[in-house]
Amino acid sequence: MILAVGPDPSDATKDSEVRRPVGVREVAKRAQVSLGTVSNVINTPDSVRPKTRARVEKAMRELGFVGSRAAGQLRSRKSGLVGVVLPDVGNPYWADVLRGVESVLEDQDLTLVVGSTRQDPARQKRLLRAFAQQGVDGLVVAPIDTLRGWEPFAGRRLGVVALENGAGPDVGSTISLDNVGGARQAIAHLLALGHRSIAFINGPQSVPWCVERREGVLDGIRAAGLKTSEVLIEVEVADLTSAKGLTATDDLWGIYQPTAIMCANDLVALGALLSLQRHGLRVPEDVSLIGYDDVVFVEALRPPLTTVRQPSFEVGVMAGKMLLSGAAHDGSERELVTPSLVVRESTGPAPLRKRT
Amino acid sequence: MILAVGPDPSDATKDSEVRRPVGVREVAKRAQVSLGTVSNVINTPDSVRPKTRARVEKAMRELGFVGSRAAGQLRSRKSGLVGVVLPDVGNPYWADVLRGVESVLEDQDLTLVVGSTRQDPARQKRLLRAFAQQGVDGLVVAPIDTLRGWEPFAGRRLGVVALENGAGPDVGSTISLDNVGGARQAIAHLLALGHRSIAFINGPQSVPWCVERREGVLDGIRAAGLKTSEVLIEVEVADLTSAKGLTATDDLWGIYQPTAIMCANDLVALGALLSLQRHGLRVPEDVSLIGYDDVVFVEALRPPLTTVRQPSFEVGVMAGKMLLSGAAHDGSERELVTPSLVVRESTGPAPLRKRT
DNA sequence: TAAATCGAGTGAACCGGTTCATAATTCGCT
DNA sequence: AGCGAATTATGAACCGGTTCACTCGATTTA
Repeated sequence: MILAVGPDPSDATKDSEVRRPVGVREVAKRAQVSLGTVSNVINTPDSVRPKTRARVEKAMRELGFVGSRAAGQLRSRKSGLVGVVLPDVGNPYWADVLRGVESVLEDQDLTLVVGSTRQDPARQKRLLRAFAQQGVDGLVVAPIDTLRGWEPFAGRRLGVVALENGAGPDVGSTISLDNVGGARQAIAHLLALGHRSIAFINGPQSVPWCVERREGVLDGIRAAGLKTSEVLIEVEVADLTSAKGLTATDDLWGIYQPTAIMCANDLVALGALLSLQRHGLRVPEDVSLIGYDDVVFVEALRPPLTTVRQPSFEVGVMAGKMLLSGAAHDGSERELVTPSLVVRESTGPAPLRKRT
Repeated sequence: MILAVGPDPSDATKDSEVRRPVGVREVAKRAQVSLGTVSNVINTPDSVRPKTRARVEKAMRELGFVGSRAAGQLRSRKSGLVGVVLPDVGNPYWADVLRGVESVLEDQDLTLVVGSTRQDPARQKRLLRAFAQQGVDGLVVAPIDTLRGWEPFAGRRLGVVALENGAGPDVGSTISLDNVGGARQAIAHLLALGHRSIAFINGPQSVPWCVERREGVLDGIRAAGLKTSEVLIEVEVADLTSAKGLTATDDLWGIYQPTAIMCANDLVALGALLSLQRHGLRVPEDVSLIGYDDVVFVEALRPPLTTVRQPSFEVGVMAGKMLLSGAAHDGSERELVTPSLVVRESTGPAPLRKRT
């Protein structure tokens, strides 16, 4: 605790007496009913006679009753909370997924509690523990690390839905995206355009879907009868953000000058684009660029970005529905989503350039 | 504790019984200490002899103790939660503000609970009530409506910080952004370029800072000795998103063809840009476009967007610090942030075109 | 008319981690 | 060894909304 160094703390006026919030008992007294009735008004209004209910509601209003979820939750063992653990809500892709989940759950008087892991396993762990302690009724998690510590959620009312696969042991239900396939499409596109010197800016290999996207890239290169070591330059960034994409591309360009850059997501690609522009390079004439996710703004970039489209909102909706249906709780339902390549103007024929 | 996946968990008792999570009492029994000691290990580890503490921690680990924040919070009257109410976390601007708040609070073992209002007063109200019931210790709110219902938070441990001004009655501390000034700079820029037919796509007039930005626009026009009614075309969108910006611009263009469009934020401007491109219009040769916020991607748009820069991350940091310093609790501290115009390539001289 | 049924309301017990007055140890020092 | 002070440990009471077995009066059924 940080104490202020105020001139004279000796005021001694006990006005700091924060009057405690009013509770059900006070409301009950004022409305001339028992505390149980107040509880009924809150939870099962239909079981209370309208006249009585009105009296209680009036009392609640007059007293400014708010109620403590903690107290209720303690006894009822329901929190009305659903935890959502995502890599980064600042990424429009995940923000969209979140909107999808929200759209399904908001009528069910469930409140979303959201946390970003920022590709940091320690943060994922902390978030999961925090959510467990909050007593969330259900969990939607996009693991950026093999999912440990999810057990406390298995017994919860709604269970667990894992987005992206490769999470680890059977984790409730999962919605998998075919990352291998998506990445393969992207790399195949570049190869078909004649690119033979391609940089791949990827996230940490501790993240399951980064591993998968890499796999897809390697697969695609081999499938074209080429040697990965001769074609691919791999770069790893800790954080899949535009800032990191920018610096990574700056650094990369000092060493290699590939004819194409593929990024693990659109934010990184945005950073790469900014970097290339600052170097005075034209896209796609000098360098082709390809992203992943198809977030909203890439269509308006200069040039519009070729990318791999994944349905974001829809994935969120699926996750929400899985929770509600109980599929996440007992049986483990699996769902597979297939991404598709969206070719725009940021990719073009490979320029002639000697391999460095 | 990691459970082995052995073929036969010999206990085999009525396992369908969702066994309740272990509590302090069970840990205490196992560690041969009193329940008070377990609580001390959790909250004030230094007050427990290392040997005892180790025993308790071992027991917690073996039993998979998680703990219930609800129970603790009930007695201690501390939730360790800070509520953050923003218009839209999907907007990179607000995501950045959030990151700022987070960066200050995450070491203080405070957990952020975030909600988006989407310019909907009803949602704001719901969120505030929910946060009050969760017993958040502090609140950061960017009101999209005169702030009612914040009183329950005033007495909380950390208090209230309001972002953007015009909230209403004295609400803890506030961080105001000079929206009038920012908008005035933007419109002055357009007028200086010769534009005399300008559309302004703004958010709902129930949102305080939309009102202010409008005021700045009107001011700026009048300051140039022009009649607002002759220069300005006002458009209102319910939601400050790219989707709404796109449709609003589509609709607008069917009726008027202004030489410049100013948007209440960059997301709307992005939507407008997409719409203009689809109409085959060149920016800025046919239409100038100006946004607000300077979110990360606008620099990479085609063309790079002229906009009004507001420090986002920094505002979040300020808000976080205000909460911690206690300024948000008692004295109401005021802070004013001044935005600045960033001229890029989306604005240019007004083309010759007859006023429609 | 008496008995069974039902809707409404009651309030003591309860959820489980924290508090705090009290008790038990340990430690420093003579 | 003896004694007071400091450190550590104890556990009953508590936070406040929910639960549920129970009461009460009214309506329906026999």
